[in-house]
Amino acid sequence: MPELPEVEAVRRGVAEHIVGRTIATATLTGHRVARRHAAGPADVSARVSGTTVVAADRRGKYLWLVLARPQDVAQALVIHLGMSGQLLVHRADAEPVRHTHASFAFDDGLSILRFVDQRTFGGLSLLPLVPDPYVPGPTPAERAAEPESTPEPAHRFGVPASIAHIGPDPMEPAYDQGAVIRVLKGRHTAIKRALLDQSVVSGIGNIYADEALWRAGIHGRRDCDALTKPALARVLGHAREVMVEALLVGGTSFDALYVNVNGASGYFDRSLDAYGQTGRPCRRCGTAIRREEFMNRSSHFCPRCQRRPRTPVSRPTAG
DNA sequence: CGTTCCTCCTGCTAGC
DNA sequence: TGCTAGCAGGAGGAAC
Repeated sequence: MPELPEVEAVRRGVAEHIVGRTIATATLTGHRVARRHAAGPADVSARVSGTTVVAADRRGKYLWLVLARPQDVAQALVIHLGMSGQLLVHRADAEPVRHTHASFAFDDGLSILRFVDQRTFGGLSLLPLVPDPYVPGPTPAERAAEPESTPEPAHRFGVPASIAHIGPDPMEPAYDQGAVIRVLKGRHTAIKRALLDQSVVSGIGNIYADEALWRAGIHGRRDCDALTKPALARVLGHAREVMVEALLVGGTSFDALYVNVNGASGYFDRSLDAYGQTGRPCRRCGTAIRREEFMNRSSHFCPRCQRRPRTPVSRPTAG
């Protein structure tokens, strides 16, 4: 469910309400919520207790809390919301909530942080932080030349070891659009598939892929290596732009499944031009927006503004 | 190696 | 009213 703008809205809420507080206890329910954590849920509970949350960071759709313990190396509590995950800040004495898989209580006894996830595609893991592969540190020579230079890196504490394969997202300093275009030019696959592949550029999901392609006037089945560099730049520029606009209004919420830590919805669903607009007139040309199956999911596009390629890399399924 | 497909879940809605 | 099929914001791992 949540894509970059929604995860960023959640991250900001966590930063506001949780950073600076010390975790007293963590309760994880069931094994599935920590299935990506090799040592299991009990290990997560044991090792986060007594740590202080010093930062809430994010790359693409991956969110993590930087946890510090005095005299110890910082760890990252990585949280992926999957399709239906929520992080909610509740009063310590609040009513139980269905589908709560993890709950964090703080030593001030005030509020609690809950991980609620209806479809259970999301999860938690605890990992060491490693240097960000996309933000190379200064070489020894550079350090010697500028001993007083202390630029603020994108991720002060590094990134969790588990997300080394996730590319930078379009909102972070480490993002290099030219590098992404060069990668895309070498891929023989549909442009929409590449946008959804988090290893190239992260943060884009089904909603914002459809919106970016609609804005660029490019059909999602067009082949990456057949698109010109300016066309690819247009798609990527629109992807960034549409996600920035969505973040400004709190993200896209169709229902109560996506909410901020306060339970507040975003309003970008009112501004969608393609996603979920099947049958509605295209805002540019009036042609009815069409829906088709793609990668076992849905794609929404204007058949006039976004011409289907003559020989798509992956053909539409019959029907 | 790169690319594509399938599966993991629960719940809501449309249609019979 | 009740049942069922279809669909939903994601991604990792298996299979080509």
